[in-house]
Amino acid sequence: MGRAQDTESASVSEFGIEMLPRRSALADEVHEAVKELLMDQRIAPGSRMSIDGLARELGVSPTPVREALARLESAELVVKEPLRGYRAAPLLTREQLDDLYRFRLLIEPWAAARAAERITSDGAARLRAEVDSCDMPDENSYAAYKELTAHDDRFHVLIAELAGSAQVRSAFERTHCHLHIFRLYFDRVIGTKTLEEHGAIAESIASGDPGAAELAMRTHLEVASQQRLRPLYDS
Amino acid sequence: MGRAQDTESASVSEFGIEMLPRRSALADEVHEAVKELLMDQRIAPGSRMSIDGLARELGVSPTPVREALARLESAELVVKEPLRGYRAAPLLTREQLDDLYRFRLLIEPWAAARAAERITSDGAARLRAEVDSCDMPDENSYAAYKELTAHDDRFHVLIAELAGSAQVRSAFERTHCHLHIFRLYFDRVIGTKTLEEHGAIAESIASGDPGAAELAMRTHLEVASQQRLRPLYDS
DNA sequence: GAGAAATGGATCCTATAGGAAAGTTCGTAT
DNA sequence: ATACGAACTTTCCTATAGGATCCATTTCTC
Repeated sequence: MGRAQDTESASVSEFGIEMLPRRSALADEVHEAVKELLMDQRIAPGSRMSIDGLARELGVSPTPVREALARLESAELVVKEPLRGYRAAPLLTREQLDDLYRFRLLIEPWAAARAAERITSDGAARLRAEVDSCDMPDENSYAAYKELTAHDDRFHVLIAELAGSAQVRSAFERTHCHLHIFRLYFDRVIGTKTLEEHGAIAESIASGDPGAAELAMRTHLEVASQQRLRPLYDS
Repeated sequence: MGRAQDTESASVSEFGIEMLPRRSALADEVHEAVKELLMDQRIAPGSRMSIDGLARELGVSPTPVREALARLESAELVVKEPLRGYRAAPLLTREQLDDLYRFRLLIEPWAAARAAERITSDGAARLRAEVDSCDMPDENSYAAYKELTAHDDRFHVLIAELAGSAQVRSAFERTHCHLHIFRLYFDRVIGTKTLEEHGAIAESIASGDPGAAELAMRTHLEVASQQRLRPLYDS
């Protein structure tokens, strides 16, 4: 039971490089690949997704595809019609988008305030690093927009993590809000203003001011939902 | 590409009744069966769950078991160790239980207030029906306790539903709080006091008083976490 | 010509078989 | 007696085959 013998075991972690050769990558890789396909709308919202077809296209057997689809169905990214196959989840309606931001307004300002209360020097450093990691690219390419979305996602997840509540973090992650928003608005939405607001939120948290952090986050979400996202819905 | 023709889904919701007779029961049945096994601790927390073993025990092939396990892993009820199999999720630590109730205190009082704002005669009737459906059984059997847990779950889900936010409802359901609490405390926890509090919450919502509903829900959760659940942790 | 029934194709669902990796056990050398 | 090494067993992971169901097209009848 107790393996206390010191047998060097230097060959395992000789290099810090992750040497995981291929640990059950397939099902997880399929999961990520399909999620990417959904995000890029290479699979149109509402369209059918054939298990066999996906398996052929990805070059794997249907079994891992089935497993990945089951997980995506659990995350409400695909819908299962029991004897008729899977379909990509439709785009969010305007009511659902409002509901999503109402939920974010419920948990994220709270998370920002708690993060400010619990802030450490390490946490502040991580926050500033994330803010600085994303310099506004002048090119308005698809890839740049996608990278900005990924940064926005990491930023909000990091705040939920710094709030010290795994439940809040999980609840936020399970909304998959960035995926839904990205699917809704193919064109550029996140821009300089968003990055400036991120900086303000980060500084409020880093300075340990819960009230300012909560307000900054609330303002950020309200601006995003009412000024940036909703107008695009009607166009 | 352009799927402009969508003449379907017109006769789907003609009747609100779900007309799904028995569609693809197996994978879903396995999912429910394993969840039940987890809840009753017939599978001990942290113990290994063999795909093949479960398949033999349930009399099905490993494929639907694999699918069910993938969904349960997505719900964080089991953990997957990539080339070593699945394990039942361990019991909640005291910190995790505190975190769970902190999250419930964040969303459920809000949901109670919104439910009170939006209450209709139909909603009030459903609320009262749920409260009245569960008369306190004098017998302290395992089955009776389980029924009380199920009632408590339905009651809180109903309030989240009446709040009109699918996000909040999903977030609540995905905590699987009743399953975790049931696994933690095999002995009786829910009793007469809980049912009385449910009645007070229901009346506050039914009478359309958001402030009273929010306070009643907050009190209910605080009493449950600090007076009923936490003391049992140390014993 | 229009509607309904039957047939063909495609898809999903379940079961079984084979290959690979990890854990375990036993034997042997020090 | 202990530690190391090799073979075995168990388990998971992937692939393929067969049975059942649903959708679409065609054909027959009124």
